[in-house]
Amino acid sequence: MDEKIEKKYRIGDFAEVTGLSSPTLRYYEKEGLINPHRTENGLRYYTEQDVDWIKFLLHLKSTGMTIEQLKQYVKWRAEGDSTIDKRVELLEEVRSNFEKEFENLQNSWTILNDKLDWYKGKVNGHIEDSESFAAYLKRLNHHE
Amino acid sequence: MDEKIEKKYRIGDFAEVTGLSSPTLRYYEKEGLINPHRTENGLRYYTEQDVDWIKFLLHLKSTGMTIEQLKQYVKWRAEGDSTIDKRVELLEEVRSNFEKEFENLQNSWTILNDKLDWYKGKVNGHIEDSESFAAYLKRLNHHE
DNA sequence: ATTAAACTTAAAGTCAACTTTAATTAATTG
DNA sequence: CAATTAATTAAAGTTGACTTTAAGTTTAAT
Repeated sequence: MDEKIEKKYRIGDFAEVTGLSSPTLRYYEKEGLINPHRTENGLRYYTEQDVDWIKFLLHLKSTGMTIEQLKQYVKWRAEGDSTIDKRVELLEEVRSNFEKEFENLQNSWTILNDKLDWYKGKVNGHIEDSESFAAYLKRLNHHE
Repeated sequence: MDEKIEKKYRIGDFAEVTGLSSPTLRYYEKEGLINPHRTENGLRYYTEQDVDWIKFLLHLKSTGMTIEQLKQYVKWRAEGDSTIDKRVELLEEVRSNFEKEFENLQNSWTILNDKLDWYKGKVNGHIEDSESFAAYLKRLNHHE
């Protein structure tokens, strides 16, 4: 009987591979976002699956999911395949919100670049001293 | 002597055009981010320039600038043209951080989409029940 | 076998960015 | 001109997402 030996991480090592701190991992556990195993003496340990989950969770967090939403997602996941629709619906909502926000971000990035170009135009004389940034934006047709 | 009559906004109207709340505007003022005028009776009023400034400030905030950084920016702006270099440097740093974060966001968005595709593949049978999401990502060459 | 490093817990503390409260005054509307 | 609506202030409260503290236990290294 050969057992597949899976790597086990204690909290400090797991913190290192995930980029989170040990207290954050304990906090996530308290919130129900992750459920590490325990040694017979009560020490946590994490597996490769836990690594995959935390990586995915961090992507979800980046796209704007809150701890509360993640909690709900985990709860549904634990309930099994009957909740796939709900999970998909939640992720689709997150995606939709993210896409709106993403467009705003692109716009803000454009305006930031415009401002830098404007400053540089002022300094090197390619933009008239009298032209306000608002007027400059209007000229470029970059609104809002 | 014809005077150009500029539109004046009281705080409630200004809140409406900027999308901020009145308390937030007072908070920004306390932090030194905006300096409205006052009527003889002490009521704040804001001008079109203030609208432009708040719109720009909100873009800066979107790209990740904190209130503290905005404070610094405003302080430099008040000091005049001699601080243009510093302001440009600050904005360039903000842009650079934003660009890094933006790449992460794009990646997270990809992974979120992959997850939704994976769920849908599971449900409609295009993806084998046995294929984990991690394996699916590996197959797509979408890593991290 | 000792000691240092890493772990355990529950509870309190921090931080940024607002938001709410309370008591008062100004402006607008019927 | 009374009543409603909108403004004023300072100070306290809220929220989400952690972080720190304190007091003890387990593991690893010499």
